[in-house]
Amino acid sequence: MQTIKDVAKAAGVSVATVSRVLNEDAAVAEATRAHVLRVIAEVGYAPNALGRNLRKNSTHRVLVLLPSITHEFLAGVVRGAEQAAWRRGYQMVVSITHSSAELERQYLRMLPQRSVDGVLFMSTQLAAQELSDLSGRYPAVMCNECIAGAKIPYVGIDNEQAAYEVVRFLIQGGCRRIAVIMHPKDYSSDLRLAGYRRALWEMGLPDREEYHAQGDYSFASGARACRRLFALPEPPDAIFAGSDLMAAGVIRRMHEMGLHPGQDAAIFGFDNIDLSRMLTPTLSTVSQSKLQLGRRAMELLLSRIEQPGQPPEDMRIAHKLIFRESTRRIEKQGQAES
Amino acid sequence: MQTIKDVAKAAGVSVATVSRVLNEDAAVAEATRAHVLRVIAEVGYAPNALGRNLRKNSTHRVLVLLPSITHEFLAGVVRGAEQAAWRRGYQMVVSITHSSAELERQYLRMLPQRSVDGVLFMSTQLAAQELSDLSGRYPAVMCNECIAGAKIPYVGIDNEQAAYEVVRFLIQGGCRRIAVIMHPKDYSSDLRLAGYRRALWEMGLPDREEYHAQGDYSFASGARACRRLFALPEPPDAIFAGSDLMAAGVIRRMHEMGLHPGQDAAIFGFDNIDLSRMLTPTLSTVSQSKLQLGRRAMELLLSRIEQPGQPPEDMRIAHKLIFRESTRRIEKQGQAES
DNA sequence: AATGGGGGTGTAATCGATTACAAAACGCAG
DNA sequence: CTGCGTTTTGTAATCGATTACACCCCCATT
Repeated sequence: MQTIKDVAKAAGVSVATVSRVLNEDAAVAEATRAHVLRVIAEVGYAPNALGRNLRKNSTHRVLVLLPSITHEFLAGVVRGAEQAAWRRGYQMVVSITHSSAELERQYLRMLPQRSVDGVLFMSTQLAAQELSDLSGRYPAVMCNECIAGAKIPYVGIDNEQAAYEVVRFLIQGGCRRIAVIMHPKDYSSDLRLAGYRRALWEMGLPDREEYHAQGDYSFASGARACRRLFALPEPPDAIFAGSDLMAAGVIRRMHEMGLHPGQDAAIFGFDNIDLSRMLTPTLSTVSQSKLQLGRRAMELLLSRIEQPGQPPEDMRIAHKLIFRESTRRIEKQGQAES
Repeated sequence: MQTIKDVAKAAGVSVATVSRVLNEDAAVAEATRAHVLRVIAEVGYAPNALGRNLRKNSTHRVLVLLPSITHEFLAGVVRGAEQAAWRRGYQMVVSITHSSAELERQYLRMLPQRSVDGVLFMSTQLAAQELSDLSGRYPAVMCNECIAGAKIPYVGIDNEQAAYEVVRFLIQGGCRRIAVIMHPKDYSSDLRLAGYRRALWEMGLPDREEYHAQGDYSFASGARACRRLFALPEPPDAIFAGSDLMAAGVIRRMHEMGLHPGQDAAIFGFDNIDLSRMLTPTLSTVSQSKLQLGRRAMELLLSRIEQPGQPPEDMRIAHKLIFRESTRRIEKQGQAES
């Protein structure tokens, strides 16, 4: 394997000159520069990143923590983050925590070890205090999911407002018994629930406890919630699920129960994953631009890496409601009225 | 930030001793060892990975190349690989190539740069020759997809045999007009097509060209192929798609055309992604253990990293047919006859 | 008592780059 | 031709670890 010394020898210059050519920074005579570049190409030299990183005490590498990789929404976010990282010359190390705080802590050791320059969380099981500490010591950004009380820069959508818009649309479309399926211990879900309440209150509808179902964002939990809701004396005429995956569970279960999703109840999801266009009926949902979310979060992280000590700063990205077959029946009324 | 020198000073020993404690290798007196460990814990020291890697000329890090992260099957494989890597103390750098040879080459520069110790391909756009060269110079393993003529260790299932089993099942279940949707330029697809032919031939059925549809593994391409197949004078009574995603496209399109997937034609997919249980009807498919696939591939790669110069060696993992509603109608017959 | 051997520890070279500082080369004015 | 200021280049220290080699100490053997 070639080193900078070999190149220097072959070119008849010192290692300093070669290094300067590589870093395009110091004043190197144009003739020397061209010559060195030619020699580099000739011998097929590639600078050893290990030596460089040690000297510069930076890796140009960031850690991305995912709860699970089998998660289409997050996959899109990761892709956006990856684009932004690549553009700025950074590598990403993606690691999967399986929602285990212990695994998370293991991966986070990379920070003091200097294996990565910073960390981007897509989710976390750490407590607010622990996160705040971490964010004080190292560059860190929270993406998508926010944690109440943690002092760490956050990038995501306005969950309360998005949920409010969904529920208002359903009410304006004539729905009166609107159920929600939300995660019981998730701050984003809390915010969405608040939006749901605001819409009900504003339109003068009661907030009925029996229409609050719980789920963990999974397909199976959506199906379970669906069964419970349709066992009620007054089953809902609309179901707003906190994730497309749960909405998919609802649709599947309704099929199994001989009901017609979209007809017997309007269904609204959240996330706009590809799946939402594959189901029958196709699913109305809330779209947040995954790419943009990831990109913004990564950009925020990189700027904190390169200029440490900036005050934490949050960032909101836009969302959009997408109407498909699962609310087709009410759409006309809804649009007529609005 | 603490360095090994600080620890040495604080403990009143030399850096060599501290290093020996960290590496658990040399003979260090038990008393010294305990003392050094105590000091390390006290000052909260974490060894700098940059210095260590430079000295050892290894990073304990491998590159994983994915064509796209929004791909549930590969996501599962990646998870398996990640487990194996973590268990052996390696990090994974996941990068997304978007099926671009140019991007792939950019990422592969990490090998001469010594940013990673080896590479695991989940797919590639590189030519066989280029892959063989690479594999000669650096540790590399090909996973899931195989490339004809490339001299690089490969881990995957027996595609020909799996397809043969699917088609035999369909024929035994009474299907006579069996269509396939395969990728036109993919070696795995070629093998599956060979299996399809073998089954037809063995059961004395003609291999009709009009039943060969093409797709690129995507949902949309499955839907397109479906329309073409049902426009034939003699539409198929079974469709075998090369991926669950394409099968999902078929199901969706059949719904749109007013047909009944599973009734009007049996549908078989490939990959057993979660989606296959979410569709209506649920999808029969070929399951390869994604976790095991990833794990084996990573293990093979790591063993090649740690013992270079071993001859390339392929590895096959098991597959399994999974029967669900999309072949329910014919299943009884099929099982009765077999 | 002298010698040999082995366990435990320290000194210093090393990995491959970057970069502060010094020195050389060059140009130009006086 | 000399001297000064610029540009260009080289020498050597440095980043934080690992490890070959040398050394010291202590005990057992002769």
